Amino acid sequence: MSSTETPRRVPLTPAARRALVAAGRLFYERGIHAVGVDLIAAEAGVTKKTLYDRFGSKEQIVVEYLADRDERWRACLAARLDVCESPLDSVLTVFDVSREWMDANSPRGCSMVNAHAEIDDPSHPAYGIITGQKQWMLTLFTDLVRPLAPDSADSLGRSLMLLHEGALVAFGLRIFLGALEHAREQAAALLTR
Amino acid sequence: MSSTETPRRVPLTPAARRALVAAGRLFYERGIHAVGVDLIAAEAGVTKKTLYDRFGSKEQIVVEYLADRDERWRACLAARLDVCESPLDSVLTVFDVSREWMDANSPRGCSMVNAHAEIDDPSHPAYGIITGQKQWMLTLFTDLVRPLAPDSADSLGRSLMLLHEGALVAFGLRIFLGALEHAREQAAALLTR
DNA sequence: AGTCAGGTATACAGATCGGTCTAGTTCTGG
DNA sequence: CCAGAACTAGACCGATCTGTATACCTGACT
Repeated sequence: MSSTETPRRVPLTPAARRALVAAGRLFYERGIHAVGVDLIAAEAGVTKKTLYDRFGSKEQIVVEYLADRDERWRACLAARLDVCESPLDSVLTVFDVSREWMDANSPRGCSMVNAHAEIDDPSHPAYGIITGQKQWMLTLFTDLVRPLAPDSADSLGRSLMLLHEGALVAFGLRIFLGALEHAREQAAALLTR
Repeated sequence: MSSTETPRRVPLTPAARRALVAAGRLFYERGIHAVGVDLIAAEAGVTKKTLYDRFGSKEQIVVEYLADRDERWRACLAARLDVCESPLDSVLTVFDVSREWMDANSPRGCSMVNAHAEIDDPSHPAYGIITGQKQWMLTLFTDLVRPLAPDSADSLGRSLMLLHEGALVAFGLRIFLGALEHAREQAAALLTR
C-alpha cells in the first residue's frame, strides 16, 4: 500500500495559513464551486496576489483544504486510538471520535463525501485524497477487527464501514438524531455476538 | 406528516422535458454549480429563452431535477415492492432495487446526498425534497420491519437506513466492490437473527 | 548597506455567470 | 381565419469568475 497520497506541497506562510483556514471554512459551509477566490482573500484578510503567489491556483487551494482536513482527522483519531486497550474498545472509539468530530467540525456531513459530489474527474488531484481517506478507514476497521475475528475480518470491516459512512450521512442530512450513537451500538452488537 | 413536498410546478412541454433530461444528466455528472444554463440549453437543443419561459430560473430547474428523480425512484421502488410476499422479502428487495438503480442511474452516488453537498441553505426550495426522500426511506424501512419485530421496529429501521446510506456512499466512492450486496447480506442477518 | 522573501493595494483581462429582450416562426384548436 | 402557445435565433446586461500585472512596503538575515 503506497501512502502519503498528496503530501503538503505548499509552504504555509502566515498569510497562506490564514487563507487556508478561511478557505476551509467557506468550502465546507458553502461548497467548493460556490466560493470564489476573491471571497477567500477577503475573508482571510489577504490579497489575491498573495493567494496565487502561495497556492498557484484555486485547484491547489482545494487540494490543500482536503489534505489538511484529512491530516487533522487522522491525527485526531490516531491520538485517541493510541490509548485504547482492546480491539473492541478501539472500534467503538472510532464512532465516539467521529461523533465529537462531527459536532465540532462537520455539521453538514463528511467533507470528503461532499467534495466528491463536486469533483467528477478522477484525474483531479484532490480525487486521491478523497478516496485515499476512505480506503484508509476501511483498512483501519478491518485491521482493528482482525484480532477479534481473523476469519471474517474483511466482512466485518466492510460492515463497520457501511455503518460508519451511513451514520455520517444520516448526521449531515439530519435523517434522525443520534446516528453516530446508533451506529456505535450496532457495531458493538456486531462484534460481541 | 405532510406529504407532497414540492409537486410538479412546471408543465413539461416537449422542449421543457428535453431540457429537464439534459439538466438532470449534467447536474448529476458534474454538479449543480458547475453547470450553467447556457450549457443546459445547448445540450438540450433548446433556446435559453425557452428555458426561462418554462422554468423561470435556474433554481427552479434544480428543484424540478430533484423532484423528478425522487418521483422516479419512489415509483421504481414501489412497483417492485408491490409484488413482494413477505416483509423480509420487501426489505431485501429495497437493496436489490437500489443496486440496479445505482448501476443504471447513479454511478457517482445518491443524487440527493450530492445535491445536499452543494445546497447549504435549509430554506432553499430543493432542501425539502432532499430531506423528504430520506425521511420517506426511513419511514419505509421502519414500516416494513414492523411486522417482523414490532417492539424494535424503530431501532431496526434506523439500522437498515444506516446500512443502506452507507452502501450508497461506498458505491459512489468505490470504497469496495459489492457494497449494496454486502449491505443486503447484513440486513438479512439483522432480520433473521 | 543591500538583498530578498512576503506582503499590500489595485487595476485589469477574458471568459462565463444568471437572466432579459426583440423579432420572427411553426403548429394547433375554436 | 386567426389567436395564442411553443418555439428558435441571437444580441445584450451587469455581475462574477479565475488569473495576471505593476508598483510599493516591510522586516530579517547577511
